[in-house]
Amino acid sequence: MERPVRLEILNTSGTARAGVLHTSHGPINTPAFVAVATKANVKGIDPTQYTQLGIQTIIANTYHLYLSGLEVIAKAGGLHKFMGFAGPIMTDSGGFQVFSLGEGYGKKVSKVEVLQKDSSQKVLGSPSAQPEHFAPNLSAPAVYDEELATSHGKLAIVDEDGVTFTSHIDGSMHRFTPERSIEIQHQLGADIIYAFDECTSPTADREYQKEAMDRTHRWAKRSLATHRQNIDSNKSQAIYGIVQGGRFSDLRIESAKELGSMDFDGYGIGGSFSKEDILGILDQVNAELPADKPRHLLGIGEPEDIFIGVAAGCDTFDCVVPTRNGRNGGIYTKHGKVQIPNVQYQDDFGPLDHGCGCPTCTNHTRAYVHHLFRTHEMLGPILASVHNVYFLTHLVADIRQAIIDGRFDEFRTSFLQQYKVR
RNA sequence: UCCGCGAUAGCUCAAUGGUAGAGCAGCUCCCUGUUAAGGAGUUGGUUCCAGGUUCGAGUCCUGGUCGCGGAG
Repeated sequence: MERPVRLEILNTSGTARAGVLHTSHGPINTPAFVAVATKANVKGIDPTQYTQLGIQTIIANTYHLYLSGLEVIAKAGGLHKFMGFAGPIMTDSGGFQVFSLGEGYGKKVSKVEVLQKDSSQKVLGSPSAQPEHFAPNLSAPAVYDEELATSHGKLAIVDEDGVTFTSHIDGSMHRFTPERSIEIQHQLGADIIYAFDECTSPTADREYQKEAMDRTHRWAKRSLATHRQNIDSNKSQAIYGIVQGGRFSDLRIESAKELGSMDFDGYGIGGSFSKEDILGILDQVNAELPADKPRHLLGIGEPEDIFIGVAAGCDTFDCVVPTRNGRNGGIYTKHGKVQIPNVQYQDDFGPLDHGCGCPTCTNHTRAYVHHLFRTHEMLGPILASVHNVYFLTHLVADIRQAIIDGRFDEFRTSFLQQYKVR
């Protein structure tokens, strides 16, 4: 069948591969770094600059755009037109946000245990008392963290059909099902959309992890069916399934096998709360996925981790790290990360990174960017984000070229050797 | 010239006569499907000066210095 995305592989190096991912809005040279544009923008960067910064494609978020109002985006004619970006766009299904935000603020969360394993509903959090005022229309939650619930009032309740969650913005109640997430993603109109998955706590026990994974597989089938039934969307948008399994290798492999047998256009590998949980068995996971379909490693993006992902056969990567670090003064350089607000850079008139061709490095000095951070000028985070995004997109582009030229291992070794030196 | 008020960390200010603290700034670190221009930790004092009272003074008394008001 004619798919809305097609991966053309140009060369390989072991399991690493370089190619072109063809989408409805043009090609993506892979491996590629996907800039994170959660709320329809890469924080701090004008969409008209994406191309010159090496941003080929971005990933927006269903949860955030749904809560901020879908109507205006639909009225604008979809994300591409709304943002003024004509290149390929992905949308994450919102599964991650429903759970990470539903569980509470921050990432410590993670006290998921099962009180009643035969229950049909789960509330994320640790087992504790169950308040009667909560969710009166639902049966008693199986898992509940009173501290999180009372301090944040934000919960996600899972049942077989979907997730009921409260908005982190105003506390209002909402519900996502696989069908709903896909419908929203149809309205957003991204070139690549994701199946709705359940992202568990990093410390979830094996029993719950297995249960959540099986449910995610059932949701994957429903997501896929919903998408295939929409003739127009199915023609222009590709759908990726998301591999789960938490930190359990065998579950991960089982998940990859199960999803790989479904007719997705590509695959996302999720649940990467901790990179140790996934990077070590990435090659085994990828081995279970169809070789001719694209693989996206969700949320992974430090340079050293991207090398691992590429080596294992992943084609695309997204990560908040260049923009989040950039906003907060962390600068990527060939010799490692640097904290530009630190006093040692106040009269350093060199570029952020020697030899960098980004607009910031071409036109400005460390001293200037340092000054902007010290004076809390918004241009500081902008210039830093511009540099960091350029750094990562070009690092991955260099990796790609190395694979094409047959010198991936050498490139990896020399880069990491230099990157470690500070 | 007189009267009043004030002087404590880089800044703005706390501290019944009993171990001088806070916020901000500074410094260092952290951020991996963004609730993040965010978060954590932490360094800073001859308490304006000189005397006095007291077991003990940032605090009370005396005299200065500087600043801000008011009167003349």
